[in-house]
Amino acid sequence: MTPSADTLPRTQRADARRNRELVIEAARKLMAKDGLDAQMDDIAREAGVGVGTVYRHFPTKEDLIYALAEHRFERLAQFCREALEEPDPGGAFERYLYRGAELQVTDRSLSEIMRDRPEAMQAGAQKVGLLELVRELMTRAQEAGAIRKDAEAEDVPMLMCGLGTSTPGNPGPFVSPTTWRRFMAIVIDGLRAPGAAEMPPR
Amino acid sequence: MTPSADTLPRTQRADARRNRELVIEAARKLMAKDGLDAQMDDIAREAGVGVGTVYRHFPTKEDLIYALAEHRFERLAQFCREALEEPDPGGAFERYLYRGAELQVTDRSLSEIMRDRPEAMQAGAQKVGLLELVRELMTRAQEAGAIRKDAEAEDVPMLMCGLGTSTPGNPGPFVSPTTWRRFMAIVIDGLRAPGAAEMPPR
DNA sequence: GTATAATCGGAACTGGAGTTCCGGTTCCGA
DNA sequence: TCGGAACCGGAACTCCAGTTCCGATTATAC
Repeated sequence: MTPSADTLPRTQRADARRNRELVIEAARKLMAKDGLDAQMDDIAREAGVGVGTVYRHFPTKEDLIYALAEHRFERLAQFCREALEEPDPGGAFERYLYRGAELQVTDRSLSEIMRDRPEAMQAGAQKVGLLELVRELMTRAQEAGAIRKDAEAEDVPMLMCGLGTSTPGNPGPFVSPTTWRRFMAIVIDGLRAPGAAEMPPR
Repeated sequence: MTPSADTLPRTQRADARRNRELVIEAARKLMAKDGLDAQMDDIAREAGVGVGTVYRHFPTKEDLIYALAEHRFERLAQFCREALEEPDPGGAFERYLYRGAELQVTDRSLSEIMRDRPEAMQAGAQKVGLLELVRELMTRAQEAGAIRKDAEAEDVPMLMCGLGTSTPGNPGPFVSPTTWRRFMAIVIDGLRAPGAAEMPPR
C-alpha cells in the first residue's frame, strides 16, 4: 500500500493548473469587453483550449463568474492596501474611490457582477476582506474630518454601481472619462458634506 | 368612388386598439417586476391575448421596449411638470429627484432601459421632451442658489442610474428604501455643494 | 344580414448559447 | 521506458426564448 491512503495525487497536473489560469485570464479579458454574457466558446478559444477544458475547471459558467469576481475584488483590495499606506487619510480614501471607479468603468464584468450577481459579489468581497479594508480607509478619513460621519463602508458599492452605465450622451457600454469624473465629483462632494440632507440609518 | 382615394380605413379596428393598450400595460407590469427579459409569452398571457397579437402590434420585442420606454419617460415628464408648479425651486428639484428615484427603484424596466438601451432611452426622452423639462427645473434651482452652477441636466440620468442596482446587503433585484434614500442623500448634498471637487466640463 | 378584410390565437419553427460526452492525447511516477 | 490515470478538444446535444404562419374568428361597411 502506498503511504497515502487515497492514491489520488494531492495536486493537479501542471498543464491543468496552467490551463486554469489561461481560462481565467481569457474570461477576464473577454468579459471586461463584452460583459458577463461573453460566450464560453469564445473564452475557450481566447484561452487556446477546448470548451471541454473550460468545463472541467468550472463546471458551470456561473462558477467561472464566481472565480472572476474573486479575482476582480482582489484587485480592489490591492488598491485599498496601497491607499492605507498614504499619509493623508482623506486624500487616500478619495483616491481609492477614483481608482475603483476607473476600474469599474474600464471593466464591464466588474460592474455587471455588482449589479446582477449579489451572491458572487458577496462571496468575492468576503474572501478578500474588501469590506473591512474599505471600512478602515473610511474610518480614518472620518476621524480626520475629511468625510461625513454618517457614511458607512456598505454605502460604497451602491455609490459605485452607478458607474459603468450608459447615458444619453454616451451610448454603448463604456462611459466617457469626463462623464464618470463628473459623477464622482458630485458623489465625493456629497461625502464631504457634513450631512446636510438627512440620511436614514442603515 | 368613395370619398377617400385609398379604401383602407384610416383608423385600426377598435379591438386592435384596445389590445395594443392591453399589451403595453401587461409589459409595463411584468417588466417592472422581471426586467426587460420578461418573456413575450408571459406578456401575451398577462394581456389575455395570443403571442401573434403581440407581434402584430410590435414586430419585435425591441419595438415593445421602445414603446414602454416612451411610456415610462412620459411618467417622469409628468413629475417634472408637477414640480414646475411648486413655488420653491430648490425643493421642487430635489422632490423631483426623489420621485424619479422611487420610480426607478420600483420599476426594473426603467433602470434597465437607462442602463442597457441607450437608443430607446434617447428616443423616449426625446419624444416627451424630458431633457428640456429637467433643464428648466434645474436652472431655476441654480438661479435660486439651491444647487451648484456646474451641474447640468445631462448629469441627472447618470446620477439616477446607480439606483435599482443590487448591493451586498440587498440581494435581489430591488433595493430597500433605506438603502436608496442614503444614496440620494449623498447625491443631493453633492449637488448642493458649491463645487468643491473640480468637475470636468462636459 | 352578408361579404370581406382585418385581426386573433397558439402550435410549430429557429437560432443561439450552455453543457455533455467520449475517443484521442499527454503528463508523471515507477 | 512504460503503464495508466488525468486531461484535452470539439462535435453534438439540449433547452429556451424570440419569431413565424395560417386556419379560425370578428368587426365594420353596405
